[in-house]
Amino acid sequence: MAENSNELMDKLTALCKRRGFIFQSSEIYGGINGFWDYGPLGVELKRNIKDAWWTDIVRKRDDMVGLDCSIIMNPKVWEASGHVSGFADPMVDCKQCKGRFRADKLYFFYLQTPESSAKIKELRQKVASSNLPVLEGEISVQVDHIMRGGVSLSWTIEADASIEKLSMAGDMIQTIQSIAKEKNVGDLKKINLSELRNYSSDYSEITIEGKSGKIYVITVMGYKRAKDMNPLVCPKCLAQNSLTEPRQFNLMLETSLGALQDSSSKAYLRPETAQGIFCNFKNVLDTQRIKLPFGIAQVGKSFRNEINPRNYTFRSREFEQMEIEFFCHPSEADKWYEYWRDVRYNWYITHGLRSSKLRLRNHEKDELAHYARACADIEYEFPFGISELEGVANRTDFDLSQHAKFSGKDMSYFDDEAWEAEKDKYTPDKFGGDAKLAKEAADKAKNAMPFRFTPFVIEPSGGVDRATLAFLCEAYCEDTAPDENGKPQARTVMKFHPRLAPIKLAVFPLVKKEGMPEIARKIYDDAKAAGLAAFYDEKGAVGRRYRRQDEAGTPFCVTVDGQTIQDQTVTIRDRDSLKQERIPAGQVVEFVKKRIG
RNA sequence: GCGGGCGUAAUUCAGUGGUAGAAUGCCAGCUUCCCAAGCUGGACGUCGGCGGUUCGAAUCCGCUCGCCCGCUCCA
Repeated sequence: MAENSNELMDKLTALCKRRGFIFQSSEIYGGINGFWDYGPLGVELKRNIKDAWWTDIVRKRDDMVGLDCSIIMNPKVWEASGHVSGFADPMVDCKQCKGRFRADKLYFFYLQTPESSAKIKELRQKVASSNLPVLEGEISVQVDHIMRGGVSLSWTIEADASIEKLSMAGDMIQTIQSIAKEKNVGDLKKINLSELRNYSSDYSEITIEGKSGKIYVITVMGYKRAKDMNPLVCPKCLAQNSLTEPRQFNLMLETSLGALQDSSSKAYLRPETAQGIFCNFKNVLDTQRIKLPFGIAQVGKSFRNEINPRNYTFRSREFEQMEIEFFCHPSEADKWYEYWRDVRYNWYITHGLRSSKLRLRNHEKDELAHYARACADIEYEFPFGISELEGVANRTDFDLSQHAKFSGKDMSYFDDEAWEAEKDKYTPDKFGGDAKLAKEAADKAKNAMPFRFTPFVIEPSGGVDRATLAFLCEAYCEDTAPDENGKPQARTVMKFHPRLAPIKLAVFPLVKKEGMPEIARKIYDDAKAAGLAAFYDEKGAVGRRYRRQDEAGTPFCVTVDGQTIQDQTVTIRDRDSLKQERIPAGQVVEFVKKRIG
């Protein structure tokens, strides 16, 4: 599987280079890590994906509008969004094994008897006095979940203040159980680690009562707490006290504005297009006569200073996003979240990603970012692994509230219609004829739910380059087609959905004589005039020309032959089935247009 | 960021100190009435880059850049 996958990626990258889909950026200078260029075929494919998205998301709907924001924004935007402070990963290195870990995803587990080390007692006291939650009760270890969450676990058993056994996450269940047996703890109840993780960023403990009545405590500590423990164990190599202090890696790409480069000139290349949308929420609302629920769509470049770009174009430092921010009433957010998740998932299937390779993964509660109430990833099974194409999140009113707070501008929405329907409840006669009282009550009601509120946001955020790569992977196909002697020969074909294919139509004269080139040329010109991406080729054997188009993923090839001269019909060949059908030359453009959607 | 592998024509690769190679592709022409491997001819390489060793480096050494794999990472 792994070997085949690599082989497939190698073949695909070679084809992309050879046929002009994707080139390495600055190739003649040795390239640059994390940046890629799209060649003539690649740019058509990518543009078709963006156009299909824009058409389906904006043009065909009446609850969506578009936007195109600047890449560089006032740096305060990124303070409000949390990217300047939060878009950074504290990393811890192990001096022993050179392993690198995210400090905020490291957890240290200690099993202790209540009378064990003073340090833990001290910590527990601190926790008690600081009102931090102390978790007690059910314990279950869901190893799959831990691994998928990318959490590194260090399982340290501390009994009588001396280390007896260490183990990694994969062995945790067995370890806990064997230790429990050894220590005569008896049957361990289940530890629910998804619950644990909510607490373990700081400190939590679970109490287990053994058969003998002896009490054992499992302590879970995040790095911040655990760093004072002795020993502190590397989760990978289990070396003691070998971890460095955390270092910050900020993923924001910086630049500077103006001639002088000092701290006041610092600016950032946006890491997502979303913030431009939030900043323009009021502008759109005030100028478009649009009402909730509605969404704003944007396609554009974003930049992240990835520590380690990998997997061809999948994780690039410069990439393009297709983002929607859909604003709705908080009470309807759940409904719209599910709606968009399904719409976006199905969009990929409609455009040719097989559902067997596409999956929708709902995030566990503990996996959610602090601002999100729900999140689902639309994932594709790439040859190098299952990875995210698009994320759909319910971001609540977090973003608008943040910008309201940081900018001092009102970001609330007033529902005129709802108020119109309700305002009769606040007429003076409802308040014993007291107009003043009625107005006060009306003003109070008006400026609160359900009439005035900060909208919730549903964000479907997709990667254009990731989608392009997925469509490329999905399209790549090796099958067999008969040669001129009817013998099956290997054929490489890119089976793009016709709507996405870079070239829609190729036109050939069967032979380069007897007036065929002229007729073919005319069909080609008509196709170009009609806006179809078409290609004309009269050189060499027709079979070779078909095969070339197969590699480019052209869905239809029209051939002018001897019969055309008699009755003005041509053959049109289907890329996937290789079947040909005769149609009048004048209907070629219409035929293709009908099939590319 | 660590470890491993690799970098020679557009692509896939051979070439282990002595004149830069093959196949495919590409171009021109011929042939060809329908699916690449028929014929003839042709173009194409600062051997990733820089430095060192050597009479001489694609080949050995150092550094560097890039790609791939594993780990790590992916608010």
